[in-house]
Amino acid sequence: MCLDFESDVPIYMQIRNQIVIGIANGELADGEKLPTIRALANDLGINMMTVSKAYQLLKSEGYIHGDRRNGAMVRKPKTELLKVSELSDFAQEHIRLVAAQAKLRGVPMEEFLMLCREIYEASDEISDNEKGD
Amino acid sequence: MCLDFESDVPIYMQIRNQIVIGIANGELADGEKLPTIRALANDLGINMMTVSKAYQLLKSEGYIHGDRRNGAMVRKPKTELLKVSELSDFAQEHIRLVAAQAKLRGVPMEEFLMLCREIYEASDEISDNEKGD
Amino acid sequence: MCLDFESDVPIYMQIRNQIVIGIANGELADGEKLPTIRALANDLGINMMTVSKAYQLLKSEGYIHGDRRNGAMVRKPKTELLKVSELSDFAQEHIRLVAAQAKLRGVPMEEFLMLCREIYEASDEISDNEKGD
Amino acid sequence: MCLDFESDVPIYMQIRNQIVIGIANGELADGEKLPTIRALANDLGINMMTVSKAYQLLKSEGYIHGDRRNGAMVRKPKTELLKVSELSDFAQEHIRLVAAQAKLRGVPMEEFLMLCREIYEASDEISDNEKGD
DNA sequence: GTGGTCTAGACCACC
DNA sequence: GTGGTCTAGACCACG
Repeated sequence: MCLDFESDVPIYMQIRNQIVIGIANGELADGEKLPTIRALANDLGINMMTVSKAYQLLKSEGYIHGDRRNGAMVRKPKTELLKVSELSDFAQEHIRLVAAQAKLRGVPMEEFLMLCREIYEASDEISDNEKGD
Repeated sequence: MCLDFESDVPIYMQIRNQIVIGIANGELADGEKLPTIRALANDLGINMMTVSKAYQLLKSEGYIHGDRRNGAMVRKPKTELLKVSELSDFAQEHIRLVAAQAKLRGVPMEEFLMLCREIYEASDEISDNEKGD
Repeated sequence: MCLDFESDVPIYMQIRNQIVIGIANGELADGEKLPTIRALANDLGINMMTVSKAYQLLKSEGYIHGDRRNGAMVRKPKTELLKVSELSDFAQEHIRLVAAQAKLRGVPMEEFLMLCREIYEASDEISDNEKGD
Repeated sequence: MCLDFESDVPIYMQIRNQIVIGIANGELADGEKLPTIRALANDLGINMMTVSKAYQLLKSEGYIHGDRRNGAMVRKPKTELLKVSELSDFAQEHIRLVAAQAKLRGVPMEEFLMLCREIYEASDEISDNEKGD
């Protein structure tokens, strides 16, 4: 996990995002135990409150759940095969904005879609390798 | 143009984003005159400075330029057919995050890519003249 | 004379600057008649007031003087061989700022001085050619 | 840091300029922490937003960068030994104008160049360790 | 009338 | 405590 202290994305949000990505690509398995707030804060050289905020957010989103004694654990949501249309407007707006900027900078559609595909597939590399497990 | 005053995205950034998207999908043609700061601020019921901030940001990014006499005008950047690899890391991170969330919510890859395609193509509906229709 | 309507330098100031430069490099000879306000404004496609402001400024600085009937005429100041130290602080600040930026962008001193020399000498090309006149 | 409230140069621009000059001449070392917005605003007797504007401009120009935790810090750009020809037209225009005015006031070229040299060298007084003294 | 600038004061997110 | 954001209102330079 690495942080960008110059980013305009708040640190607690960077932590949250990386954990979400980690869950999606299988680096963080369902039920896996996350480092304690204190450990992670110490590890990253940041305030405990910041980590706490990230964990709290993840909890409220259902990505992790906190066993009082064992600290936080990953809870991989059951995939319910939603349709795209049920993706949050927020996510759609995100893509719309990125796509607009990509287009204005001259990235052709095929290139853009290839990037999207690669990124999505990257999520499978690890879990795919576990298929034969 | 509509704003979400409850969003955690700053208003000036919402304005900026919508204009970028507008340029990308052709709603805002190259050279088109944007509303004056006062007009837009009044129209949206917000402060001039907020609009001014959005315009200044767009100017610094090269999306618009201000003729000293009139207000600001759209400047569609020359598309140089960049490769995706030249897209900012920032944009890639954005997609990575959205893709991760989509996956965790059970959206299969094909659905996800279709969404990306639709969104990118939406940019062309206006500017493209039904070439083979 | 060409103007940059996107510049942050006011138009009347651009006009004033170009005339000063023109006088320095001999394009505008002492006593030469400048175009009328109306003609120049029409020529440049700008408001008469803007040209008027430029002329007024030049007059107050002594670079031109207005004969009521003949319009404005160039008045090349008698060169009094001032020392550099008598250059306005404003001008010195200008150089200081340009030099700082040049340095930070990695322009070595010799390059910088060569530019200054070239620019100063450019002023002489025309008047030098007239030496044998 | 001192401001000229009567100048036609905006205050936020004066702040920006002095910081750029400060970086160039070594008064502000790479990585040095700048005063907080509040502190500087209070110190100068001006509004926070004015300082904020200056800082934001410097950030967008890459002269400083803001660590999310502390305030802003100097980021001395890596000097890549550019050629003068890569200096912005803007900078060249600046010099051209100053040179023209100097010439019209009778400053001979050698004097003018000496001034330029002195100003550029002033940048080194601090950062250079009296190499041959 | 236009944008640019500044102020004073306020609120909030972040750390 | 820090910076980021927004407001309301004002003044000025510009065209």
